[in-house]
Amino acid sequence: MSRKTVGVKMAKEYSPVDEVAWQRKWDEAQIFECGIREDRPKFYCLEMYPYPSGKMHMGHVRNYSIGDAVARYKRMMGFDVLYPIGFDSFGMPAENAAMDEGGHPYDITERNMASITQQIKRMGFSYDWKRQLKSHDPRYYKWNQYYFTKFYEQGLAYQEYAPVNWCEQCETVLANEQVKAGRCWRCNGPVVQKEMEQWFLNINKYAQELVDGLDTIAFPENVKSLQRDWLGRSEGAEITFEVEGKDLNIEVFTTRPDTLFGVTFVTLAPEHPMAEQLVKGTEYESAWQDLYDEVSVMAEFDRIRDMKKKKGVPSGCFALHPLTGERIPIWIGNFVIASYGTGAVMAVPGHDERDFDFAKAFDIPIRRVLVMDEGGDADAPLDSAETAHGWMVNSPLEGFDGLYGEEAMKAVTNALDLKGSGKETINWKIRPWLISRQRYWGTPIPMIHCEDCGVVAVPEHDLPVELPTDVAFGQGNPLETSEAFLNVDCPDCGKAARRETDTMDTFVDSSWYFMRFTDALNDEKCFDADVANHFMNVDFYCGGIEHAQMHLIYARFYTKALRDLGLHSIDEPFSELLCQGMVNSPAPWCDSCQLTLSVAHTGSPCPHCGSELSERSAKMSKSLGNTVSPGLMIEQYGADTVRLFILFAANPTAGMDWSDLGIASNHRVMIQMASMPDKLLGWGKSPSSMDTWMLARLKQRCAEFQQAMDVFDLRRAVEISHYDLIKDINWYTRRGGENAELGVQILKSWTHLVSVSTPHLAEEWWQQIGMDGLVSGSEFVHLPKMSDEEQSALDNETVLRSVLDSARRIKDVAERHLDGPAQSATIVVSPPWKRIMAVEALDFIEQGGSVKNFVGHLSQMEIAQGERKGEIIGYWGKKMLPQVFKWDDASRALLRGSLDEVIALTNGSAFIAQELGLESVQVVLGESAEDLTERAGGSMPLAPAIVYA
RNA sequence: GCAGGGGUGGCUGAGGUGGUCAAAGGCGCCGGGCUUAAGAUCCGGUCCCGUAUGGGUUCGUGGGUUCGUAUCCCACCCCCUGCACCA
Repeated sequence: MSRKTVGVKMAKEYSPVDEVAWQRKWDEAQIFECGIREDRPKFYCLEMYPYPSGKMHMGHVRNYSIGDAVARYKRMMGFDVLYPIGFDSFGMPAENAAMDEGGHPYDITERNMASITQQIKRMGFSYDWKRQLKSHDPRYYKWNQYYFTKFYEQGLAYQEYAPVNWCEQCETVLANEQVKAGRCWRCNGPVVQKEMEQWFLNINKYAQELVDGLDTIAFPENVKSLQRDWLGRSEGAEITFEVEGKDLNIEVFTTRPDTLFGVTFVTLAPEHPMAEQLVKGTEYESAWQDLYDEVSVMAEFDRIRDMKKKKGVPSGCFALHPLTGERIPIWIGNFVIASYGTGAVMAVPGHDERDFDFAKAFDIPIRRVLVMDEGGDADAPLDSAETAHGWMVNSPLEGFDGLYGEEAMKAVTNALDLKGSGKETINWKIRPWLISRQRYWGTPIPMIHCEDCGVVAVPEHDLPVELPTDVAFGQGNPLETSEAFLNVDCPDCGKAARRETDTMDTFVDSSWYFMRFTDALNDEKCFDADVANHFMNVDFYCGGIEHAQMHLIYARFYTKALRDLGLHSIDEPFSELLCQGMVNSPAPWCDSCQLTLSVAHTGSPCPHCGSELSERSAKMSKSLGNTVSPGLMIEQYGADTVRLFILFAANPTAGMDWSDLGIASNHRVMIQMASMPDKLLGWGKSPSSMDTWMLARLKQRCAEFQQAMDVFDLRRAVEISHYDLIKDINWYTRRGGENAELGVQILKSWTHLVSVSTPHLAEEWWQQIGMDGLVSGSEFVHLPKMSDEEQSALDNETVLRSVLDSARRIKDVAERHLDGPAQSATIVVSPPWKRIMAVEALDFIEQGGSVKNFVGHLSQMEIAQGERKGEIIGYWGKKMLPQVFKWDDASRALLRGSLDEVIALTNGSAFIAQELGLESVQVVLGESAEDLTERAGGSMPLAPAIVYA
């Protein structure tokens, strides 16, 4: 047997160029087009569809490499896989580009889509391109309008005059969720408050369902917690305070009705409508006006920061305590937010920190109505607010003192209920979704304003309301510059009327596109209910964590709202969500300024403090200049290499660092992989005992691969397909395996595993091994179950390898003892009584016995009788006990099985001798007649003693 | 402050239902083999000590539980993400 590869051909050059050819073949064969196939289970794999900026970036590549691997895997496992892509093509960048460089958003968008499409296609992702959709297509946004008119009929969509978030740079309003730290989520410009009439969708109607649904879907914990945060459900009571001497009621919301008797004042938000009413014409009016002016111009974010300083003015009026009738001063305070709850709070300074601070600042009484220990001192002074649950004390009414927590709250709420001045209620932080945008490049809101009829929805047969082209970009809403668009007859009375010029938030587009994909070519309907029901839910949804916030909640809301329109019967759109991590790359970092700098500063001192810069990994971004162009990488290494690197460099959910060394080394792996078919097919025709082992190993690897893919552990899967199997094959040939027939068999299975991450290479293989068609379109053929013979081949080899490893480890030390190179070795297999003891101990413990009690059991055993009893029992405590727990499941099975260590090792002794450079290796059973070493004491089952000589 | 997620060997990164963990894999580094040579592949090594398969010290810090803990409990420190005077 020659150790050298017999391969006649040179290792095949690994050429990325061939990739395009394979992509063309996939297209021609139409293997990625999906239709309902009743004969197999469906799998809907989806990535968040991209906004068509002109270029594909590494984030896209990572996102789609993950999704494509899943789609390909499911396809090869026999699923009917729906894996579509489209473009989120409405939105501000195109409109801004139109303003900057002239031209029309439509042309800019189409141009960008064409270029990014080409780049995406070059990666060879297995999309069903036929279903491609784009949100700026009237055939798509028609349905946005249709839903809107239906929502309007139901009252889910409505118009309201309200203070809204206005982004000066974008010249449009924003939903609350779209304001991040007082700034616009998109442009990062400042956001101010403005009173305007705007369109809203009442997402609150679904708030409870949105919370409950989180328990039924596999979203990452942080995303769930984020969504819960936002929805902000809090249970409590709404309580009515009458205003003394006026026909007015103040409604407050509280989560702590149990502190009601501790109320010493009531606070209104400065913008609360009643605030002005109460102070109008009094000495307090100007103070209120000042506070109002100060607070209302501030963006919410600045204002909240400012709230740390408690500011307030008295109103001069009093409210009446709903249970005791006590007179309670009404204050107006900066710390109350008009838009949360009722915009008014009952202030309990003894048990709320903000109220405490406020009371201290304005010298308002502080009253204890809870104690924190049962039976605690009801008169103890309060140095700070005690906000935990406690036992009620000092209640002016009978029947409350001594009640705790929930019970206390219930009691107070019940009392309020009886008097008709309060009830249990649930309050939500989430507010209706403001969907109006004063921009052009979005779906026109299909409404008409008629002087006589008011607001009228555009009738269904007039949809879509298409975007006009005769508009001027520059300032304000471009739609207002189109006379043809503006002027319309009222659908009800026929008189001249005016069209609504607001367009919809682009998050509307992305809130249902996944449903459209299921039936993307339907011209009659948004989608057929049966078809949507068949393919939904999305089984695997992959995208960036940045959308955990808005998109994922709006999409869930829309799914429920459309369900209630009778369009389908799905409750949740996404069964499983995977948020891929960021793609990072090194950038200069200043340790003293704690600042990441642009790569322009590489090699120079910190521009701020002059100190030397180190390097740190940071999210790839234009501003840091640390981006890596996917196009260049594909050109240099090929799409497969890029995919392999991206999948192997980190777990999908973890952040990954781009590394030039890393991709180069993955490229070497690809080169090596490319030579595998030649190598395996070039083997001789010499079946050997190693064939059984190799086949068993292949089965094992395939099983491991499936396990990894089934939990989307793509890193592990790639490791098996591109690293572990190569090692296995190396071992096989090293042990003398060389059977080309087996080689073909290996390749047939292996090619499938390879195709999941590096499909182009897999097609090359498929062709080389002479298979028909495309591996991407063929199903994985499951291998027969592992036979006993195969299992024992694995076992024998495991024992051999572990003995070889430990023999190698001690060789150096041994040779120091021998004062020269070792010539031979004797492998002393542990005497049978040790294995008997081990198995007995394992059984004993697995049946629930305590380790400590095993000695007693042992002393009854046959092996422990006789004159060696003391020695054997001592061996248990000192050696065997710790070892018993170190055996893994496989080793335990080995111990209990029929494996004969002497035979296994004797069969491998020539190999061991060769590997260790010894003249001979002898295997003996410890304490037997053949064993002349007297070193059996150091042996352990599965770990023989090795004696060099 | 609150919520969620983290802190592992030169780097990266698995594991984390207590014993399979001195701790996978990758990268880097070192040695060997191959080669005219380089590169690649292949083999071995890579916490410390060690006159024989062993010992010591390690998985943010400090305690605790246990025959035993990277893995469980408590406290603390640090990092990331989000929310934040939300009544």
